[in-house]
Amino acid sequence: MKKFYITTPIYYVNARPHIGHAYTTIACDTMARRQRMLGADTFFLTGTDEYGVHVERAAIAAGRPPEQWTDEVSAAFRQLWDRLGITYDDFIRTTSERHKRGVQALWSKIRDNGFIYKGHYSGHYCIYDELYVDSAGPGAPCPECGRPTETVQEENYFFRLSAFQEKLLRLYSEQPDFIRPETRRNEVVSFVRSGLRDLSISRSSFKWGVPVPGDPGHVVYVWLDALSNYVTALGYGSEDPSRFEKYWPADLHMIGKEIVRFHCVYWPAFLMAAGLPLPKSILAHGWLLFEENKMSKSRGNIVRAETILEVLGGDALRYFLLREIVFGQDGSFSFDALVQRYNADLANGIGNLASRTLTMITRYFHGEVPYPSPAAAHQTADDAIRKSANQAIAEYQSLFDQYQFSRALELAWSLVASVDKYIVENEPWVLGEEANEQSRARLATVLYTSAEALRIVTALVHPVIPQATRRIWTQFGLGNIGTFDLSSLKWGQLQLGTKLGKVEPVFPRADKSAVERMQTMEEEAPRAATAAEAPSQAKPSAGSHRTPAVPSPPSAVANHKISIDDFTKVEMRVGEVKVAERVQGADKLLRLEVDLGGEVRQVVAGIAEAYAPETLIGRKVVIVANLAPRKLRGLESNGMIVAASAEGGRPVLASFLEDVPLGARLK
RNA sequence: GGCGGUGUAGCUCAGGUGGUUAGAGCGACGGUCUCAUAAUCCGUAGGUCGUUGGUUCGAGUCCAACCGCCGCCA
Repeated sequence: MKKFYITTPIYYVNARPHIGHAYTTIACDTMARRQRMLGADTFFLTGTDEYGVHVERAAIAAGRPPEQWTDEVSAAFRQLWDRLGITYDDFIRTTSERHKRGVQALWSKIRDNGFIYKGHYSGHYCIYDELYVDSAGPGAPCPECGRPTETVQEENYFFRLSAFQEKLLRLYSEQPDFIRPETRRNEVVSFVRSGLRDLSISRSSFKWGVPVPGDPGHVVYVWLDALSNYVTALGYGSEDPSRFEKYWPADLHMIGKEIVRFHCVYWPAFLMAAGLPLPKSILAHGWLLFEENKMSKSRGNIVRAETILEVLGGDALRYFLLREIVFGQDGSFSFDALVQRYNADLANGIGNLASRTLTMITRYFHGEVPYPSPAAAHQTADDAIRKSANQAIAEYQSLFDQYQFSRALELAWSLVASVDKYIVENEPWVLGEEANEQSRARLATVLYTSAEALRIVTALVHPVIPQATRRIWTQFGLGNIGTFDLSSLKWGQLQLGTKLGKVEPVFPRADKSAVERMQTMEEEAPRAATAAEAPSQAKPSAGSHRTPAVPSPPSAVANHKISIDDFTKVEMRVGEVKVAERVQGADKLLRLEVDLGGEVRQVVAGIAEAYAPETLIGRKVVIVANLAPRKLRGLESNGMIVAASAEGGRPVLASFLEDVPLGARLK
């Protein structure tokens, strides 16, 4: 039996999951489902990347031990995948014991093979990005974040990456499909050609990581640690390597374009050094942009998958991402486009075709699939449908194998359209009114032909829209679509007399308010506010589908006393304004970047009428640090700046007369 | 700066090796049917194919320069 091992990247737990993560995971899930339907012994891995100084810092900022923080965020990822119906076979956490053992085994193997040595690094280092910066001059800005680097001199372990330059170049040329799409391959090749230097693979400046075997003062560099998950999850380095032996090497590592270098250069080099087989293929997709902009935490334009899930369902999100975006290129997400696709293709397309076809079979043939009458009732239009269906099966397969999801779906939907047209041209409802035998035979043929084409489309697109197709399959009376053998799919398998189930719509049409509902949910779900901008009237609670008809009761009651516990729930910290600028299109808002001592936050505050942005830079302010993020004018505000506001007067920022360290808590 | 990519209808995209009036889907507009989820189906409008110059009998398709956007350069 053919095996198929596919992986997502493991997601970094310094932020909550959003549709960017969902995009990668959905694409993998679709591939995995398809391979299973084709009969491959499939193993689908995802997980979370939990070590590194960023995570340590995020945990400290959240006032929690890193173990607790990573448990929470990792669980959030897992929960989202479960809600989206992701069929992962394993979920690896880099903080797990099995991973640690595997990483250490891999390290030892590479070391024993002579590719690790201890050396010194002196130069410039960005502690925020764990990045060595070689550009000249002390304090040179970090290319990632722009913060000044620190001059360091430290003892590290190094990986002899330079020894693999020729081998890697040979790999890329002998296996042109190793990296896809081609543009990424070109980048990697030119990178490697320009020369490889040895790679520092340990850190001693922080503790949150896998200890280096034999030298616990060092932890394993986060990328060596993270990449290893693809083998440690299979039991590499454990007592039971049977899964490793069965599934390794991976058939496909699916990744985002930002991590191409790690996967296409470092990872194969590590594996070569350890004497392990290399993955067969690495596929990089593009970024999901939100209305033309990169989705990022600091921009505050992140869209959560949950919102779409609640309003339109998981299939809608899956279909949109795979149909709308050319895989490999950047794609744009917007609620308008999502609803448009949903209505045009899902509700009016496959949903309506299923509804009309199955309803007519129910009505005219008492819910039993009629047999296409031979001879007299047979026409060339029927043949045309049969032919295009058979052709679609073959072409769909080939497009999917090339990861051309959008074109594969386009193809499937052109079959839907031609069946709709076929139905209109053959007017089965007219035939149904005529009581003669000839019309009856013709009706049977038309409905069989339509139903059979629908069945084929349903089977083809099941990996993409699993829930709806499962329901259509059931309505067809065909049982469990999950066990259907896709490799056998061909015209004519629909049996005479198949008893239909209850027919009901699978994709109810969405009206225009769906867009608004999703936007509102996104803006309100992460509830947070800046002092001066905080609306005094309570807004409807988030997470609910409907806007409540009755206004919410006033949230504050006069003279209400709170306990000390209530007060300590509010985490106020001292921060320094690093960046202040006006928010375009808003008179009152300023966008601030505030340094809380170890973490820089974006805060949007309604103080533009009271303070000129340039006067705020360098000023110490008080930030409510544990407010849920909130979006204002499309920007995410991660906290609230504390100000006194007299009735009708301008807000006045709280500040200190004495000097205070950044990050100090107010209590 | 070096290397690479990209720019085609309002939107998302097709357009091997240059060859009649540049295509599809969606959206918009008009019409039609009634089995179906105000769905389907038919029709209409919309593009100096980033700009300029060149090669050619002929260029969206080849070449050059320029403009815009993007990626990689540890």
